[in-house]
Amino acid sequence: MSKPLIPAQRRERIQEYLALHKIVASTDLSEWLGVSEATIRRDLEWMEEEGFIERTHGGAILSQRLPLEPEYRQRAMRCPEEKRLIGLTAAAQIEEGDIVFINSGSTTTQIIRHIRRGSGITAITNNLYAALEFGETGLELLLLGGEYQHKSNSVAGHFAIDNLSQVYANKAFIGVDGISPRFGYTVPTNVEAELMRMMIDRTKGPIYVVADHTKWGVVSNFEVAPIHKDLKLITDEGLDEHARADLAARTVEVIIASAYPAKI
Amino acid sequence: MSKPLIPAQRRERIQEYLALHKIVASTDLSEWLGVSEATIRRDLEWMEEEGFIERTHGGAILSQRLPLEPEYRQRAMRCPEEKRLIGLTAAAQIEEGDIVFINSGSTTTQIIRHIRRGSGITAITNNLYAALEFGETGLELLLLGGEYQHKSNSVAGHFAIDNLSQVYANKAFIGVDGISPRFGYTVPTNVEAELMRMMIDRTKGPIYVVADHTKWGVVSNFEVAPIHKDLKLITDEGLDEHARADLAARTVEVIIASAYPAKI
DNA sequence: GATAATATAATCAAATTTCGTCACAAACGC
DNA sequence: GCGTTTGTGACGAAATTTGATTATATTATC
Repeated sequence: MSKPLIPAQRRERIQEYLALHKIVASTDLSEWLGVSEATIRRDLEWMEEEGFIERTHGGAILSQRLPLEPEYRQRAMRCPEEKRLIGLTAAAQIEEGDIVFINSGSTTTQIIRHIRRGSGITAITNNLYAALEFGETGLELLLLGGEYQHKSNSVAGHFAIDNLSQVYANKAFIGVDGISPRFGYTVPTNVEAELMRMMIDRTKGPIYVVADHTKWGVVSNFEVAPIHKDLKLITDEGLDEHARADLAARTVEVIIASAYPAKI
Repeated sequence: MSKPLIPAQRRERIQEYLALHKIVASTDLSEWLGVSEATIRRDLEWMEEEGFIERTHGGAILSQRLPLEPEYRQRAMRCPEEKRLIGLTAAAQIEEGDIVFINSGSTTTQIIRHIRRGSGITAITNNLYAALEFGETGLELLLLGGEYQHKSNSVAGHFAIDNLSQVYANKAFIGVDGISPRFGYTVPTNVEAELMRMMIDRTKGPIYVVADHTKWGVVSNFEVAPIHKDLKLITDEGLDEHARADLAARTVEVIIASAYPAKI
């Protein structure tokens, strides 16, 4: 299905995985990445020399002392695989002719990355990664204006609200920082929350909240909306049973991003 | 469908891609950009010498240490040294507390790059490179909204016009593609011309046109404004005598960016 | 501790990628 | 205009990576 990764990409995936799980078995990596264990061993050997990891029998563990990375990179590193899958799953909901709202955040950036090119799709977003991602790909990209937010590489503010007041979409993808039964969907800044509420208001069609399972039970600073059946949730299989039951009780449609080869 | 890119554009695209993805396979780039892998390899080789990337088997990886990157892009440009000087000179006109309009283009990008950080300056621009250039630097950056223009990494269109209609600036820096005594200042697209006219209209203070000497005598597609004494010109010492005389006759203030020994 | 089970190391052939060279085309300078 | 320079693709040779196989080492179980 997917074409083989080049060695550097494979090693990067291994690092991402290790950054999250600390420890990994060679057999699992072999299965997951679709290469032989000999290759995995050579990768691990190479990475050990670089000092990133320490090898053990049957796999490797994360080297304890690793240089602390800047904040933005850290965030992008959290649940990279889950976010990638959620992005893939969300992008699959988009059809030719759609006009979609997408906000900022590492998960929604993954959506943007996976949108099929060359079909008459219009994306409206405050996420500036979109500009990097799209070439001249037959996809129309409308960027909102506003004050530049360095931490999220996005814009927000009055310009954005004003731009939004002139358009409608038929689908929306909303990335949030916290999901709580009691406090609903929350994000760290008010300008972003405002913008998201406006996106939700102006969508005539399905609205998807995207968030990996670690967001459950988290409350950030500003509420975007309560949990409600009009907001479908796309998340990963790590979401626990309590959460699923809670959402089911509120008749919220939950889409689990899987399509994942192995469990690891 | 799309015309082939010139090498510099192609490398730019590769850099943009890498800025986002960190790693890329040669085969993917070859497919994406529609050139042979041999060409991709030569691009990567070239970029490696610039120190921007590191090559690996099957592709390349973004060089981790990017702090020393200010030079990386301008090599791919025409008249890099002239543009850099013009950018430097133009940025020197900006004072604390200023609110400045800046449009898109390689020369204006150089202005953005040279603005002193940390002083209460507000930049309002449709040039998305600004977002890449500014970290959290105490400089307020207002990005205009609009349709994304890939070729110039900028936005234009109704959103931008609408955003502009709500603000004023006290200085403006306008990069153009052609200067002609007869046809005035011209640019390739109408949306950009419209936006620039609006910027000029809404500036209560000096307006600077920035353009290297090769733009003289060039006529692009859409006129922004005629040559006029209200539009000061910042250019390089390569501007020939005829041009200077012509401008002097119209009492246009011309600022020559020189102050530099090397001729490259 | 002995033995079985499993992981690692070493080696080699096959596949892939890169390198070096060439010929050709386009752009440039005069 | 013409010659030069630059960029591009193609081809074979060289180098690297990969997976399979076998031998060796480590861990687990009794």
